[in-house]
Amino acid sequence: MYVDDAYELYQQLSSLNLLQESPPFWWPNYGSFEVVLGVILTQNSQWHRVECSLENLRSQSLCTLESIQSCPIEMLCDAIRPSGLYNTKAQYMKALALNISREFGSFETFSNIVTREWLLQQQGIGKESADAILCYACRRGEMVVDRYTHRLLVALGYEFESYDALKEWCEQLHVNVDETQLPQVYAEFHGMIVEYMKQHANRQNINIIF
DNA sequence: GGCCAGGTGTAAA
DNA sequence: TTTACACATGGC
Repeated sequence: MYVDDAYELYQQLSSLNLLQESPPFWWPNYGSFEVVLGVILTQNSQWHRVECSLENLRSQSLCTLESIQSCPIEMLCDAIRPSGLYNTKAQYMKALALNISREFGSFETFSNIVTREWLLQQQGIGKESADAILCYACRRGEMVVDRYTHRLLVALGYEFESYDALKEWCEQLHVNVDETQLPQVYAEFHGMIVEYMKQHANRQNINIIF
């Protein structure tokens, strides 16, 4: 089996009802500052560990732009320990919160006007994290691609020479979608890919399901 | 015990 | 410009 383009893949995945159990737009608390923290926490980590860290942060009211900045670094490290790489991630989270405050004043303003370029200048924010923040925290029509996406497309017979090339392939589906729907479509497209790959992670020939 | 997870930064070649 | 390694935890 192969797919001709991103829209066909999107339709195939949609027919599998992969997001039945997921929150709207797939990412928990879509459109909030908490997503920014979750994006950093999920780097080279597993989501159920990220959920542990987020639960710690929530229980200590540390999911706001303000509280992260004033929170002692040791306390932050402690809260996010379950998801690993906690020293670097705690620094990244604090620095990013500080910069968002200084540059934009509020999360709302940040999410309305921040650019990919600005995010990429921040310590600890690479292309995938920048896109994830734009897509799931800022409600933008921006596709996120990750290891799962790459692995799936390779299994379907495609090759890409860079992150951006893979992202562009996925974003080709925009020609089939109303522009106002793109934030939701990209958010769910990436979500469906992750859910699909989680289900079939140990399957050698993942294309046999189609 | 080694490998990996919803990556990124840095230093060496 | 590419490659290798560190960052850290916990489940398999």
